[in-house]
Amino acid sequence: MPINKKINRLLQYRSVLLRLQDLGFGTVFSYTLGKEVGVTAEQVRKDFSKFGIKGNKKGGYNINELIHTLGDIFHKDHLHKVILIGIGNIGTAILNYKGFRENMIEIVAGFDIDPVKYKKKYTVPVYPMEKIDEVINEYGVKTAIIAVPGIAAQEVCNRLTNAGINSILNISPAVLKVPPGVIIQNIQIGNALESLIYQTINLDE
Amino acid sequence: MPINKKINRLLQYRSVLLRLQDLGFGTVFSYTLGKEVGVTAEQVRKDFSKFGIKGNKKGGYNINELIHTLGDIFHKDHLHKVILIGIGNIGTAILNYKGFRENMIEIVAGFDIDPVKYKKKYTVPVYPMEKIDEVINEYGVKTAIIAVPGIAAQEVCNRLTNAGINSILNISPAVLKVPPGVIIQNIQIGNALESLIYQTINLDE
DNA sequence: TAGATTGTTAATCGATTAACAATC
DNA sequence: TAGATTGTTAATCGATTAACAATC
Repeated sequence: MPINKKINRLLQYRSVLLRLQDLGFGTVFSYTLGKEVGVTAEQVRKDFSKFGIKGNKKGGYNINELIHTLGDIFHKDHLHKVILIGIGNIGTAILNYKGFRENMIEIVAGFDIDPVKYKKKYTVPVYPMEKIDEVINEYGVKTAIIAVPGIAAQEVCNRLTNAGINSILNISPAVLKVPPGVIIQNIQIGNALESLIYQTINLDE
Repeated sequence: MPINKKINRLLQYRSVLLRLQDLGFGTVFSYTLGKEVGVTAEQVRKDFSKFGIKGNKKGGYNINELIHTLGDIFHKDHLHKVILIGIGNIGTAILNYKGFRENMIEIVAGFDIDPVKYKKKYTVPVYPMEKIDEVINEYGVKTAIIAVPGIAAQEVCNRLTNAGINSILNISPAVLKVPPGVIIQNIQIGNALESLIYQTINLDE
């Protein structure tokens, strides 16, 4: 149930490594990698150790190998198909985000209740809600992003889980109830901002 | 450095309590509140205990009192002023989000490099980047939201910290470096989605 | 009263950090 | 070689869970 911090760190290592690779570096030390991500070198080595990732004593880690191994762990050998419900401002931002494809994630379709959206030109087709089941079956989609207003989120969520979706990224402010077995991850900007403001006020802690 | 889970839970309790209050409930048990938020009753009581919040043996917690106490903890007696940099799709979604005002957060101004945005009618004025320092000083703003593309985020971040901002909500995909003392909270949708997909693939764990 | 619920102390669990041997 | 870095084991820390007395 607790969102796996280790997984998040590994993903961050990977994204830093891709940047370092781009810059032409061949190897990296745990210390450097940790500094980039904001964790200690021990943390980096420990994380790698858990996944059987080996470096070279004194020589650090080979960046190409490391990216390859992390790619295996995250199954970056094929595209992961995702659907997006709600093509409002946030939904559109997500549709336009280039970073997904680079990381082997593909949004295969968008859905919205507003017919205007079906005609507009997006990078992927946008359909009415009624077509959700069809698309899920056709593409074998397992993961969905909910970007509708809070008030509509639970209904959309039910529809998705009924259609066989087993993991949901919820970007609406609603707290969603899902059947057992369905994984849900919430991104609540309002909550994050309130938490940040609290920390700002109580800087001493 | 680790984002305070306890604070996040307290904020979630508060939001559930506001809903329950709206529905006309007068009291709530730790068990009920926990269920709504997805934690155990013990967790709820422990969290409350840490902040000196008292309930009634057998009678549960008085919702009005609880909301009031949580309001004190989070300083909900006055508006918290925030600025928003980047009025693209995500930025516009944030500008339009009604939930901030309800929770005593006010976005006092937006900023963008695109002059078209200055003329458009938003709920708050949108200015060129050059006006950031002026607005920060005028309103005494301490917290900023960065919603610009990843490539521009670090530069914006530097500008903000130089201008005296001490906490940043970063919604860009960039990993930002900030001077010591500045609190940064990242919301990375791409990362969250990758993490979710990993969990979906490895459902056994 | 009996049963239900709170509030707190103790036990457990997991994650992070420290220490250090291995070795390139 | 000496110094630097990895990889792992042990120690610490903090958060969660369990247990249970208090009591309404």
